[in-house]
Parts: sequence; structure tokens; C-alpha cells
Amino acid sequence: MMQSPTQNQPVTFSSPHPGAGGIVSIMPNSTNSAQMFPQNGIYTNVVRSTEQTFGEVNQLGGIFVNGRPLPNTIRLRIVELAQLGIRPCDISRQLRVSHGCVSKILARYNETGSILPGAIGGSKPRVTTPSVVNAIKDYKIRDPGIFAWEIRDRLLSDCICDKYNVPSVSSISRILRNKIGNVLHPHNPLNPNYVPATQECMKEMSSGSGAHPHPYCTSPAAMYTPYMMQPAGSKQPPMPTVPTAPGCFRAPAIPYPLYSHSMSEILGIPRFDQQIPVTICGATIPGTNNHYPPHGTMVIPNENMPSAMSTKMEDWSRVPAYGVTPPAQVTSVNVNGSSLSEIDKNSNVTHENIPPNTHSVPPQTHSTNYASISENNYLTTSPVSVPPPVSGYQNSHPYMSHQYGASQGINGWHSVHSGHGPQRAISPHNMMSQMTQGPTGTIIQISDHNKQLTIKVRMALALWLPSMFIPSNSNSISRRHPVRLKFDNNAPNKKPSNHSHTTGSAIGTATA
DNA sequence: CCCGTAACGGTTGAC
DNA sequence: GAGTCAACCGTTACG
Repeated sequence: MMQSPTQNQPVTFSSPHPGAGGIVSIMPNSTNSAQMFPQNGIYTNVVRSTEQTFGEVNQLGGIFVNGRPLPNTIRLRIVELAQLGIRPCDISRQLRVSHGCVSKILARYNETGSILPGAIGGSKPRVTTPSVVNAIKDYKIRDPGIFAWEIRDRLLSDCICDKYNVPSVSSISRILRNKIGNVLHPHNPLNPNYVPATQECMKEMSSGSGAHPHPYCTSPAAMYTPYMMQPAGSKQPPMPTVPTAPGCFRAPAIPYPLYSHSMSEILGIPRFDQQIPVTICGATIPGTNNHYPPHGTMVIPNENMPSAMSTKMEDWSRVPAYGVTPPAQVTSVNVNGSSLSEIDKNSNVTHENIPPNTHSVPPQTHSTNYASISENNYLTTSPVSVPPPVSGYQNSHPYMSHQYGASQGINGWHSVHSGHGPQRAISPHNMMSQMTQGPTGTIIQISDHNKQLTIKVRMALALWLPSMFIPSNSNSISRRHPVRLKFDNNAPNKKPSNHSHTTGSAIGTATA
């Protein structure tokens, strides 16, 4: 009964597989159709082909990826159901998520207010941040005889560090030995007993010898190396240059450790976790600090956001809907009635390319299918009449990743904004993040017209997520989304098998 | 039966 | 680039 409208069309994937040349186009046929298109939202014959790689079935019949977080949609649904008074055991059964996981997610939510999973991987954050090092340097300059343990005490008493991130005495000693020592050099201007460098010193520096056998080398280059100059061949990127913007409209220089060699930073786009407060004539612009705390709540005020949830929403744009980045993208999707592939042959949607989002879109009823959980907990779909979109946006599936506008751009996973209507540019990179929320969901909108942020529609998730979670109230979907993904209602209404679907689906097909 | 939690095997990313 | 390590994940079993 349910059949994708794209089922008669080739499905184009943007495959990360190098041998695929980046793009894979697959025409559905009798052998791969079950994997490419959901049957009642379920991908049949998928676990068998992909369970070696990812996708397992728990005791409740739910699909999970070992080691990876549940989709945000399910995490949100768990919290929503709990707030409706549904018992955790019932939530567990309904969503086919283990009760331990439900318990953990709810406990985390109650404790932190966040439904997002924690930061996976990586190392502990460094305690010897530039500010701490500078403070230590300052202490040492003011009192050259100060002991490391005294510095440690002062870091605490001056509230530069707390008991959790204060460096150890040995760390302070190492900093003093490796980084602070040259500050006390008599030729260093930071030294209270500063002695101007001699001509010989300057000559030595300009000679390009570059060899600094010890931190008290007379070369000024050595003196300033850790903080002022990057030695030749240093892996540290150079200190960012001061922007050329007018002084009253200028982001402060970012300490160089925040910079990396990522594509987005090469292009000058800050990471979402970068803390870049922007000031205009001395006043900090609210919302321009895109800092993303590990479990923090990034609250973007919006008048449409119910107060009960407004303080609980995070920056969804940064998190893939299933934790793992889908290895394939289906880009032949309908965008506001037009095939995406028609809009952009390269599978990228730019803001400029998206059809205008006119607020004069007449009220219309979509025949878009939205899946729902039936009483017997089988996943079914049914046509749902969707109210006219607010402000002309067309929504995607209510519980697929695009509900939150999550898509992956050059800066990781971004939310999607069609780029119509007034764009409020922000500094430093004209990125705007706006979060709105419907009755059960949230949309983040980010636009970046300076960088012409491209959007790759993750159809693989779009196809899969409806089978992972389905709202009980299809009318409660949020309706603002620039990309409309239509699910035809011609697919056969087939009773799903517990072991017949996983996240693989089109992904495995595309990467095969 | 429900719920909290430790153990387990797995993934991830910084170092 | 591979290895190590410590964080996280969801499932499972136990009390």
C-alpha cells in the first residue's frame, strides 16, 4: 500500500565510498526495492545484509546500533511520553527501547535538562588552557620565587580554576619549565627587569638560525615563541589575524588552540562549539555565542516555543539523527514540489536554489503519509491531512531527522533553512541559528548566505526514521520545514517483521 | 511487575 | 597511520 513516489525513479546517493566517485545512482528493482524503500516504514531484508556491520535487534524487537546513541527523535519521544505521565515500562515497550535505556535517558534529562547523548570519545579537556597558562605566567612574573603549589592555590583563590580543573603541581611545574621560563628572560618585555635586545640578538634572529638550544636563548624568537610567534615548522596554526572589520564591529581574536585545520575553519566558519562572543560597539550580541556545552542547553528564544520545553532544547543542528553519519544520501527528493535533483544536479541544495518561500502559499492539504504507532505496536502508516504550513514551509516527515532540520553541511550537521524571507545576518560569519518548536518537535534554522552553505539531504535517514519511531498524534507534527519528503500511500500494507529492518536499507545498497 | 543500576561489548575521538 | 585510553553508548541481567 505504501510506496515511495520516487520508487520509479533512480535514487541518487552521495556515497562516501571513494570508488563510487561520490555519487551512486540506483534504480529500484525487484531485488533492491525492499532495501531502498520501506514497507510500512520497515526495511525488509535489511538486517540480514547489514547486521554484520551495524544494526541489531533487542529483546523488544527494536533496532539499535551497539555503541551508538539512540536517534534524537526517539530520545525526545521518550521524554515527551514521560511528561505525559506514561510509565517508563510502557515507554520501553512502545518504543521498543530497553527499559534501562529509557531509565537512563529520563534520568539524564531530569538531571541535566538535556536529551542529547553525551560527548563520545575524545580525551579529557585540557586543564592548562591558555587562560590558565597566562595566569600562571602572570603569577610567575609578579613573583619569580613563587612555588608551584602556591600558584595552584592562587588559581583556586582567584577563581581561575575550580577544584575540578585546576592543574596539578607537576603540571604547573612543567608549564613553568617549558613555557614560562623564557618570560623571565631579561630580554623579554614581559620581564619586569626587561633589557632591550641587542643588535646581535636581532641579527641572530634574522639570520634564520632558528636553533634555540635552551629556553634562555638570546634570540627574541625563542623568547616569544610559545605565545607570540610560531616557530618555523610548528604544527600550531598561526595566531589568527585581526579581522579587518571596523574596530567597533569586530570579533575578538580567538586563541589559536581553538583553530584547527578543519574545512570549516579553513573557510572561516566557526565550529558550533567555538565560543565566539561577538560584540558590536561593546555590546555582546545575544545568541552569537555558539558555545555548545557537553550537556548544556542551547536555548534559542522563540515565541512559538512552549515554555515547558523551551528551556530543554539543545542545538540539534549539531547532532546526527542517529549518531552515526549516514554513509549515503538520497538526493532525489521532492523539495517544495520539485525534484531536488532537478534543482541541483550535484545533490546540493543552496538557499538560493530553493524555491521561494512565499507567505502567500494558499492553505493546502498534503496527502503526505505519516506513520503512526497502531495499538498493537506494529508500525503502520496512514495518510494524514496536514494543516497548511506555517509561514509557507513544507514539512518533512515529523519524526525523521529533518524535523529538526538536521543535515550535514560543511560544518558538520546543520539545520536547514530555506533561506527565504528576511535573513538576519549575524556576526562573525553571518550565521543565524533559530529554533522553533511545534507541539512535539523542534526546528532549527540556520542560514549562511555569506558562505552559501550547501545542504545535502539525507534521504537515507528520511526513509528509515519513519520506521524507527512514529508519532501517535500525527497532527502534532511541526510544520515548518523547507524540504518536503513525500511518502506515497501506494506501498503495500505489509505486517512488519521484527527482524526485517535496520538502519542499513538504502545505505547498504549505496555503499555496496 | 516495575525500576535502578552494574556489567558488558561496542563506538568514538583526542592524544 | 596505528595504537592507547577514557569517555560514551544501549542492552542485558540482577536485585
